[in-house]
Amino acid sequence: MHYERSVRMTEAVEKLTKKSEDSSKWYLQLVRMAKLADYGPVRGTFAIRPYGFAIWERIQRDLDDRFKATGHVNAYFPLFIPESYLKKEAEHVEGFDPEVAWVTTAGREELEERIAVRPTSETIICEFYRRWIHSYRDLPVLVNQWSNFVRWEKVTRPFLRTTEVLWQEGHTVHATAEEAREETLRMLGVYRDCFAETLSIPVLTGQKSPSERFAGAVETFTCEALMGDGRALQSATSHDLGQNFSKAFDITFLDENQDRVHPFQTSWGFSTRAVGALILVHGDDRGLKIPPKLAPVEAVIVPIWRGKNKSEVRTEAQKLYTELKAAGLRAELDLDEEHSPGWKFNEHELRGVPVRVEIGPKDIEKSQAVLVRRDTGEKEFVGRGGLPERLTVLLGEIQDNMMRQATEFRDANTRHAGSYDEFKEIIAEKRGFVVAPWDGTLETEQKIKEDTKATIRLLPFEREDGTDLISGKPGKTAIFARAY
RNA sequence: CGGGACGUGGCGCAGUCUGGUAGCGCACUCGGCUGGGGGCCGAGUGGUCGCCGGUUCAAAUCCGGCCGUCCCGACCA
Repeated sequence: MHYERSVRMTEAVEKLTKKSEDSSKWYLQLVRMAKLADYGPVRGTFAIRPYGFAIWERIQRDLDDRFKATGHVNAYFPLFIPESYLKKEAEHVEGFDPEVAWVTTAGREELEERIAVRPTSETIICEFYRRWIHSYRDLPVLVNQWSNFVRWEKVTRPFLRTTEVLWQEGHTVHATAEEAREETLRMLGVYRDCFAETLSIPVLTGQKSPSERFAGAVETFTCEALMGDGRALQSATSHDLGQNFSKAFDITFLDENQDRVHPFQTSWGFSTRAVGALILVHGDDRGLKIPPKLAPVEAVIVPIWRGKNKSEVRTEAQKLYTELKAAGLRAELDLDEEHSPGWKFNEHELRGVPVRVEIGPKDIEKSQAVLVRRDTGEKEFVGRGGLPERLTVLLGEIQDNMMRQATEFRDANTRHAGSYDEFKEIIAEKRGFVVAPWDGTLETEQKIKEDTKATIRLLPFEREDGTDLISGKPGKTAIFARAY
């Protein structure tokens, strides 16, 4: 397997801006320098380059396995949706109307009805579900699709907010409200586990406030992650759609009692935005840091040779590479002769490779190799015999350590506000998550947003009683933050 | 969509104020020496200066319009 070099070919060896100095500039530079993505000619469009796509592929596989394990199957639905379909659910149209891309012409003919490029697939899928569902015996329908969608965004950033997005959208149908709610929460848990176990990102889960709810949903649940700059990122959502769509699209089935009733639906999505989260949560001044389970390359071997013993070192490095591959590790051997070892060290750190394996004349003499971990920079010398085993253990340690560090960061940046002044001070000076009681009204939610730019990220499942900091009325716990 | 900044080889920039025939660093190509934290020397390739129009003997430079990018707001996965 071979990915493009991060800096060779066309990119300049610029010094990466410090994350703490200008995190936005840092992010944009890193995306391009590490060859994750490149800008397209239409605003908000991006090519995801091989290395970036390899990360997405690993996320895809991980999620897909989890979906299959919870009984779901994959299918594919049309990209094009007639305008009339989109309009059937009132809230849904209103929510998406400002950002839908329309096809009005085909070849040289003007179309009779505008066709939407899907901004999400609820409506088109309902068309099929109406045809496919007749009896309670047809339920539940547990279908997922891997697809793209288009939303015409005003402000775009690679991975975080793009015009075209790759994602996965699950669309399920159930006989009862309870079952649909159960499914909604089950998939929220699947997302949470994927973030924690694979991306090493600790997310908070909970319910959205009504104003942040998905257009057309009864209830929206979310995974919120905290980025390195203290801002929150909505990283995946799961919606309980109730009967809103089944009524609008007239999906019905005969239940056990011979009654014709509308089923209950859910939808849930996880997009390439997660790659943005990965960069922002783990990245540092030296570049990316990819958790081993996600890393396209778990370990890169950098041979260190001098003119006289080049062939000997090369042979040893190749042998080592074969051993690592045989042990099932995703290893890469960097035999490039153009660059110095130091150059390669920097480059592989930029790309976030979890472990670097150095092998040079001194190591060959001592029958050892040097392991350097990306997350801590720690170096260790390991005898050649036990190398694959030690590496496997080390990768597990790195995976866990990255999760631990991210969790510590999140916890250290989650603060309780005792007064509105304190609330404002935290958001202005420290950012992060702020825990405070909310009286449940749109007024206080909006007031906070106007004053501080912070929004309710979620309402946790366990909420304590308290007093709203603004209105003084009784309230319950909400989590606030400035969001991406 | 409002406020601000910026568009010059692949990337980062200088030149614009004061018009005069485009330059630097890195990347890229070739050769040689190097190689344990972004090596060195030499020789090269590459740009109708975002687009359209205007002023002028002459425009990267002045004027007008448009497009795009980034930052700050409003809207969102």
